[in-house]
Amino acid sequence: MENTDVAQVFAEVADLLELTGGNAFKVRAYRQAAQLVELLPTPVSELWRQGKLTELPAIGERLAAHIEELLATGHYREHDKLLARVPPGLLELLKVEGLGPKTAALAWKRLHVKGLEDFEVACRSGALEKLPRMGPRRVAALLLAIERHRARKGRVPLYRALASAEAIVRQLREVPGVQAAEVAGSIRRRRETIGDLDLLVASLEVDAVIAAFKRAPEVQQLVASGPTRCTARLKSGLQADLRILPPQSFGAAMHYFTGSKSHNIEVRTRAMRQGLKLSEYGVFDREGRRLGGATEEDVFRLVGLPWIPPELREGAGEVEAAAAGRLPRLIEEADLLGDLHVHSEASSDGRSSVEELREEAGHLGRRYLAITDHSRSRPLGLEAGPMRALALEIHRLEAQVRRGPHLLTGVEVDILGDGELDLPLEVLAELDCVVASVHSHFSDSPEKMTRRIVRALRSGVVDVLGHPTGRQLGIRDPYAFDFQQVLEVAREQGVALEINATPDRLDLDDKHCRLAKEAGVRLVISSDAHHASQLANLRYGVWVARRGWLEREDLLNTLPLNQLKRRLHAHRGPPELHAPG
DNA sequence: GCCGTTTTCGGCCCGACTGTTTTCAGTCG
Repeated sequence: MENTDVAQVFAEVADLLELTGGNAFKVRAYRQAAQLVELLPTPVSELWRQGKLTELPAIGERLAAHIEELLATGHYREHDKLLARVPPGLLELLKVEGLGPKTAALAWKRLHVKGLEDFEVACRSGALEKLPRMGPRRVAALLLAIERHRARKGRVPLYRALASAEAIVRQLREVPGVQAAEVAGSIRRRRETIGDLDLLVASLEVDAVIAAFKRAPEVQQLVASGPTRCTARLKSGLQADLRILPPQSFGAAMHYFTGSKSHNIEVRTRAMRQGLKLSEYGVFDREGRRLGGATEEDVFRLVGLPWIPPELREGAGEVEAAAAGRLPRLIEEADLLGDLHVHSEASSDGRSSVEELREEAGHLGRRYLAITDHSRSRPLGLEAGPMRALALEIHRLEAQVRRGPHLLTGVEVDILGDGELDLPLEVLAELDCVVASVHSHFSDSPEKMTRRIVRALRSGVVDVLGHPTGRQLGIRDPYAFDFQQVLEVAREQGVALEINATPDRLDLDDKHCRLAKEAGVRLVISSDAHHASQLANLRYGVWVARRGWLEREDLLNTLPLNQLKRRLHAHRGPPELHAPG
């Protein structure tokens, strides 16, 4: 049982408690525990073995006992009892926007609604409308929300949401009287997928701002509007929340609306203990006197903390680390000196020439670039002969043209079904950078997948494990394997794990990055570009790395070229593949 | 359910908006 499974059970218990009218604070306790476990970098099973579960904030004796029962048997009694009381279909109702536990429970008790279909019937028949505090407008809104819930493909990848959020913000900055306009919310925290847009404006001219928002080409229609905020549905199907605040509150509002929710609760609780009140309007003392809030730095300073980068604000230990002066110095894009996974038109699907790639990488300030085309198992992938010829060509270019980033020879070699590599070891050993990736048999059993990867890592010629979990956002789930074991072997073999920065891969993800760091495994951030224009994608990988608490020292492609080359070759084995001296 | 610089009992973050009401409950972030 993984952390996400435990988190899911706790979140479901929270929902079930709400539906059955359970204690609201108990509900919150379960929610907090679910969130904590979800974000935990260490497996709960390990903490349980060490007897450290109750050392976690939000986990007391009882929740620890529940976790123990879950780990031992896969379920626990309180959860089962609740499930027996509540029709399972009711849980889906809670995912409909504007439909909460009270309304769902009301429909269940009074109209015997057992799921979304029942609920829709109750809406259309007029039965729901007759219940207390219900009315025609509310029912109409719920019907619309049900439609959207069904149509919604879920969250969108960060890069899509970011583009429209930035476009809207640019337009709002042009409105007279607007002193600042920024993107907040999960986009600012650089979460990999986004559910809605949070936009903030500092201005006293509320009407003008809302009018401009309404006119933005991305906006389809306003769905709610008040004196400080309004909500719109965008043409992309996403929802955007716009808040307008006086400039003196802008910093406090940025902090508040950047979240995450659990981060906010931690900071606010901390403020409260110090006799302060923190809201989106500012920081206030007991008498209600304003102490600050124009900038985010104000807010953090007044509660005795250094400024915390948004990517860390997940309530996953960052407040504690900040208080102790132990915040990481997060990796920045400028720290990356090169790109170690790039495809050229020499094989398969690459569409730019080596020269074009080199030129664009130069514009982006990279100092080195590994050309890592596909091996023979991929359609149009290279056999040993052409692979050697490409390496020679790269050496020739490197010697001939001194301008631009240094070119490294390389390959993205397939890890075959049995864990063999797709080219002879002696060919691979001649190359500067060997990225090994799984491209087939994704549905192997976890045991077999683990054996495949481990065998490849032990070949002695692999430098980097490419897109280690194989996921594609919204398309393909990660394949199942024993990540901890792969980490151990990677450390033992000196193999780095890749953060593939292709915006709908982002593989490794932030949590796996943190695990790798803790296991002492180095990482690389690579674009996996198939066209020169995609070399800029590295920034998406940087954001993942930052969310994974990574620092410059945790990555290999922050090293200068000579150190990188030494590092790539130092771990190569077995010894017979090394030339003596 | 958790937790302790007021507490082992009695608190638990705070505010906005909507649709229903005629003062507020439900939902959201």
